[in-house]
Amino acid sequence: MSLLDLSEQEILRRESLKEMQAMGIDPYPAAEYVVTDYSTNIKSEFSDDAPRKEVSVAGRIMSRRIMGKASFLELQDSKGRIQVYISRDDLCPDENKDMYNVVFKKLLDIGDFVGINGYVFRTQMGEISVHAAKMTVLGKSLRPLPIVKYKDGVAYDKFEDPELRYRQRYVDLLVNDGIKEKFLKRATIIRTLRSILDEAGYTEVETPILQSIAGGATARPFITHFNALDQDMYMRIATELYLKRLIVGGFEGVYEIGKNFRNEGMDRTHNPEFTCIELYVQYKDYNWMMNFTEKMLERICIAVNGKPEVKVGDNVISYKAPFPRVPILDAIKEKSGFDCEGKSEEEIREFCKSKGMDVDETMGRGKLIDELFGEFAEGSYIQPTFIIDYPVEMSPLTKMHRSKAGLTERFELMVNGKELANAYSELNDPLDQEQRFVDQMKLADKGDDEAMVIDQDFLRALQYGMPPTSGIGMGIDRLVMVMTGELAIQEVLLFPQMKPEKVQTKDPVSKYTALGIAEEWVPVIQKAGVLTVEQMKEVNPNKFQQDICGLNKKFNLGLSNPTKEEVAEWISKI
RNA sequence: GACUCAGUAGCUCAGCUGGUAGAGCAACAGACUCUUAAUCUGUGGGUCCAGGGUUCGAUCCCCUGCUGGGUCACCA
Repeated sequence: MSLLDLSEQEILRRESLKEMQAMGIDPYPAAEYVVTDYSTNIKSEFSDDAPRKEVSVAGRIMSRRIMGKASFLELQDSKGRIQVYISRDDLCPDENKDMYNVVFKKLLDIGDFVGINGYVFRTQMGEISVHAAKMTVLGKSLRPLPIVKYKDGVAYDKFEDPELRYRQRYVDLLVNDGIKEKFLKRATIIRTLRSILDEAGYTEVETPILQSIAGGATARPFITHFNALDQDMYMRIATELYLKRLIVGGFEGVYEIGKNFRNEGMDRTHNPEFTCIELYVQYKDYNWMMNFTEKMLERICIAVNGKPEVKVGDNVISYKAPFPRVPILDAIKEKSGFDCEGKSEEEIREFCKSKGMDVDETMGRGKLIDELFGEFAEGSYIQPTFIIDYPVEMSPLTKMHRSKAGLTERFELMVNGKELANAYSELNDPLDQEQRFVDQMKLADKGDDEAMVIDQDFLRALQYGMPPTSGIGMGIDRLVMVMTGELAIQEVLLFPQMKPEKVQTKDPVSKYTALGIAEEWVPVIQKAGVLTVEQMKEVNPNKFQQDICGLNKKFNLGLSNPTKEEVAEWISKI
């Protein structure tokens, strides 16, 4: 990288780095730096009456207030910030004041890592601080950090451009208050979930992500290629079919927490890769699963928020069990006034059309009912609600209802107007399952590109016999959203999917030297905006010559300027 | 994918009917021994997203593209 590619501030930081090295200070030392205390415990354990406490802390310099021979800096460690007081003569008790005057005041910058040895005290303004006796450079930062300041809860110069925040999450985590806490909460949610399932005696397992049949859900998969077999593979869209194979294999209960991949859109509630938990337990049914789920969510909410409620947008959501159970056809009837019970596919389609909904001939009865629910009911279930007893057409892996014809033992859990979980009494009749797959194929032939394909090995497993089983799948990212009150999935994913950053292509140096251009002029030419020799054809030779000579002068490069004739000759050779 | 809004200094943002740009913070030089959005004085810093077009002249107007936000569609 040429100096010309860097901003003024980046060049200065690199010069400071070199100067430090010239003074014998390693800006990136290898040795362990022993930390005795964190910002948080220093403040919580401080007592004005106690004897002086010596501490060793380390972190990033996040602000500096320099006043001649004394300075304050804010050090940010993994838990928070602590103020450090540096007095020149305490840091440098002998004649040589370089550590303060040169290293600290000139060569260190906001964003650099330092270790501080000293004692804890309270300043005249009342802030608990560390009085520095020794400072160790632990890491130099070469890029200036956005400076976000807070006073009385108001943020100044916020770093809030979503593109920059998501692409450079490390910066977001560093400078914005509360971001790291959000991800600590996410970790708490997953940890609590895992302990609940482990305590219940279920086994955490891992199943293939690369699959030759992407089954277990209706979604478009990502396709990838396996070179050794010269065969396309799919990224999984669900873990369901593999986990049920394990129930066939005799586990009491199995669960997997992992990523699924769906080749669909991206928006505030969808990311192409997202984390799911799926759980399958033998000898249970969907009623048991509802009871288990509502207790689990109540416990998770308390673990994260200290109480079974959380504010999401304008709503306060209560996870206090039990949650209401509403049959889907009742929900549609209540919200739309239309009773699907006993109606034919054609009658339902006509009703949808009369309401101006975008439906077509490829949609079967199940899909139409699903559309009706989405149109009229889904958004209105803010408080956790189990929507139960879905039509068989939209539930190819679900056991038929024990008493209601045409319906299945399935529930979806709605929270804040969105689906959070989906669960069934699992279909374990292998012949019925085969027929359901065949029906799905018919839907696929009709044009439904999300209908399921037949997984023969899964059918073979069912034919060996699967005990009655209840299973559930839950989106962890959405769970985190409704447990922390976030409205965008990007806010609960550390690295949400973004389009790749565009990199400008530059020609290699050799293509320029082939025209008789000296190597040291190449970065200058590229700085002038001519990134490829091809682009040089387009330029006005006189203006171009002035531009690059101007850059030579401006950046003090000390190169000998080419004449107009020489520049014209370069261009003529292209 | 459609519509819509936006892209200006490292960050947050101004910029008048079109005359090649400003502020605060950050940076640099200096003053200051308990400050805390430190303050004070001075200085430097820009491909105004990119490429075309209109014009004597474009950050500004028009077209195309790129990137992002919002809304809708798709997607349980």
